[in-house]
This record gives sequence, C-alpha cells and structure tokens, in this order.
Amino acid sequence: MAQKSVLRYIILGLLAQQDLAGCDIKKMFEGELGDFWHSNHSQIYPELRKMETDGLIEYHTVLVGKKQEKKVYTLTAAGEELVSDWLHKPLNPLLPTRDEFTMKLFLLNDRESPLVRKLFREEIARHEEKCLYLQNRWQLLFHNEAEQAQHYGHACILKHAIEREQDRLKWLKTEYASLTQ
Amino acid sequence: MAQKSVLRYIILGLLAQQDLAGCDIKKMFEGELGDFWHSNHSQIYPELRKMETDGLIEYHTVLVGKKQEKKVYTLTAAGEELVSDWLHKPLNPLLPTRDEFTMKLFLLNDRESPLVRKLFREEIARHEEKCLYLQNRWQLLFHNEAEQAQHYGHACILKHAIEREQDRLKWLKTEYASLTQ
DNA sequence: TTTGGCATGTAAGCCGTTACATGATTTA
DNA sequence: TAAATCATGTAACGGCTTACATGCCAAA
Repeated sequence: MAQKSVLRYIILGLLAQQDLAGCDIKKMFEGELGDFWHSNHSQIYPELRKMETDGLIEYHTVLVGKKQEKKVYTLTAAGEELVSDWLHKPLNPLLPTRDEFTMKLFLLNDRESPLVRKLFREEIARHEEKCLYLQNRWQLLFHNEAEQAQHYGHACILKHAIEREQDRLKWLKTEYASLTQ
Repeated sequence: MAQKSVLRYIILGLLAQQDLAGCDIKKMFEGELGDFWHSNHSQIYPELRKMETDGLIEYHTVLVGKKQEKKVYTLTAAGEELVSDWLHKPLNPLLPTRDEFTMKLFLLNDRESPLVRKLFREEIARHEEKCLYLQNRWQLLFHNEAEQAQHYGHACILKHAIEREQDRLKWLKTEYASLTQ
C-alpha cells in the first residue's frame, strides 16, 4: 500500500546497466541521480535483501582492502523480466504537485500582502540557485556532444530540468513584477 | 519523521479562511485543491483530532437532519499563531522530482529504442489531458476578472499550472520530433 | 595514530494509502 | 423502499526519514 515501490524498479534499472553494490547505488542517488530521485542507504540495503530473497538479484562478495567485504549485485533472469515489464507498462496517473510554494500562495490568497511578495522572492531565489546548479552540471557532464549521445537519457532529463527551471523563473518574475507595480 | 506534516499547516490555513468540518476539507481536496494537494479522509479525521488535543482548533457540533452530527472546526489563538509562523517561515529546500517518466527515460538511455518513443507519446498524452482539464477549470472558475481578483492565490497557481503543462508539452514535442526524424 | 570516510546494517516512528466499518440522510 | 450519498471513524501495512551502530580502511 502507500506508494508502490518505485525504488525497487529503479534499482533493477540501474543494475540492468551494470553490476552495483549498495554503496554504489547510494552514491548515484547522492550524485548524478540526486536531482531526480533519492533514497537513503537505510532504505536501499533492506530493499536489496528483499529483492535477493525474491530471486530478482544475486550477489558475490568483493574484498575492499584485506577484510572488508562489499556485496556486488547482479540481475537474475527474473529481475531482467520484471524491470522490462515495468519499462513497458504505461505511466501511472499524474499526482498532485504537493508543492509548498503553491500551497502557501493558495492560502495567502491576497494580492496586496507583503508576505506574498516575500514568498515570490524566496521561490525565485531557490529556483535561480537550482537553475545555476543544473547548468553547471550540464557544463561538467555534457560539454562535448559525444557524452550527450552516449548518455542520452541522462542528458535529456538534465536538459529538460534546466528548461523547466527557466520557464518557472520566467513565470515567477513576470508575476512578481505585476505584483509590485 | 518521514515528511514534516505539511497537511497540518494546510488544514490550519484552510480554517484561517473559514470554519470547516472534516468532510468539507475532504471535498476541497477532491475539488478545487485536488490538482495541488491531496489527502484521504482517513488521514484528515485523525489529524483534526490531534490538532484539537494540541489546542490548535476547537469544534462545535452542527446537526445535519435530525440526528447526524458534523463537527465544525475553528482556529484557536494558538492555531492562528502556528499557521502564521508557517507562512512566515522560509520555504524548505526543493525535493527531487521523483517523476516516473524522468526515471524511465534515464534508465532506458537509448535514443533509438522504440520504448523511448512510446514513453514520450504516453507522457505527451497524459500532459495534454491534464492541460485541457486545467484549462476547462480556468474557464469554469475565472472567466470573469472579478473572480480572479477575489481568489488571487487560486487563480495564480491555476494559471501557473497551465503554463507549466504548456511548457512541458512544448519541450516534449520538440524532443519527440527530434527522435523520429 | 588519529581522523575521516567506506560499507553495511538495525530500530523507532511518522506519513500516506487501501480497506473495513457504521449509522444517518437524501433521492429515485 | 432501495440505493446512493453524507459524515465520521478505525485497522493494517508499506514507504520513507532520522537516528543509532559497527567494523574496516586510507590519508594526514
């Protein structure tokens, strides 16, 4: 119940590209994937266990140093099938945005309130920060076209995220300007 | 833990505008608010109880028919203060999008795959549907300017939601076109 | 040799969904 | 009078976060 375990499919999808240990998955959520999805290690490790119990993945241990072991997981045939099924399945219905700015604006509901102007300034600031951050990542990862072609999906969603931030900023600034005149 | 209870603040914010019973709040989530936030009645009623225990709200019973009672809640001074604090508090950091389309695109990662084209078509379809729905709601609620002025916050976020859908559709169609050429 | 990071794991507790449940009321 | 809706509630359970915890390793 609650929300369907999308995390399971994402881990399977990552493992379909390459074998990974729990900490590798953790690092992906902290790095390249972090703008789009996130999970803590305290959720990742139990999920890996469950998936192994369910026969979707297997692991072999690899030594780090002389004693420390890491478990590197590989998809089984059943796991490959499940992730393929998920990728073929239609997208679920769109969820409500659940955005804090949106809700505050709805609740304030007063064009003249100084709080509304403050809210817009905050929202503009945090999206400008995010926009810059994403643009830096684009420069870092995809400044040459070969990289873009090789990591099509990643390049695509990053480009999209940047455009979304820019569109949002444009709207925010237009609306803010109309407030202060 | 988990997520901070934004629901609590939203209920307080709604009650700051007018007194409401649990089922009224439920109806708001099913109607005008549903595009931006949602909660089930099985979460609303216990939350109202807790808020009453915490002294944030009070209720008086109103008869519906001859026997059935509904509890109409009112903000206390403490409740007013808490919702005001929340509205004054800076916005929380932006969360990862956790969007299914985005994750599938990231995981497929192959420009030539027919699955990617299918994914784009699905995403275009569901956003076109949503866009039309929102435009109809705008027509219904805000076709005259008096309504827009009176419900500034609502009009604002609805207008914004429509623009966001349009921007997203524009991007999706451009990208899809570049895929199929 | 100490400090920070690597790699893995468990426990407590709130959030949110689905399902179960009841009595009253309106409507066809 | 039967069916749908109103109004309120409880129970079970998975998702997700925060915090607690351990042993090993590399670098300063």
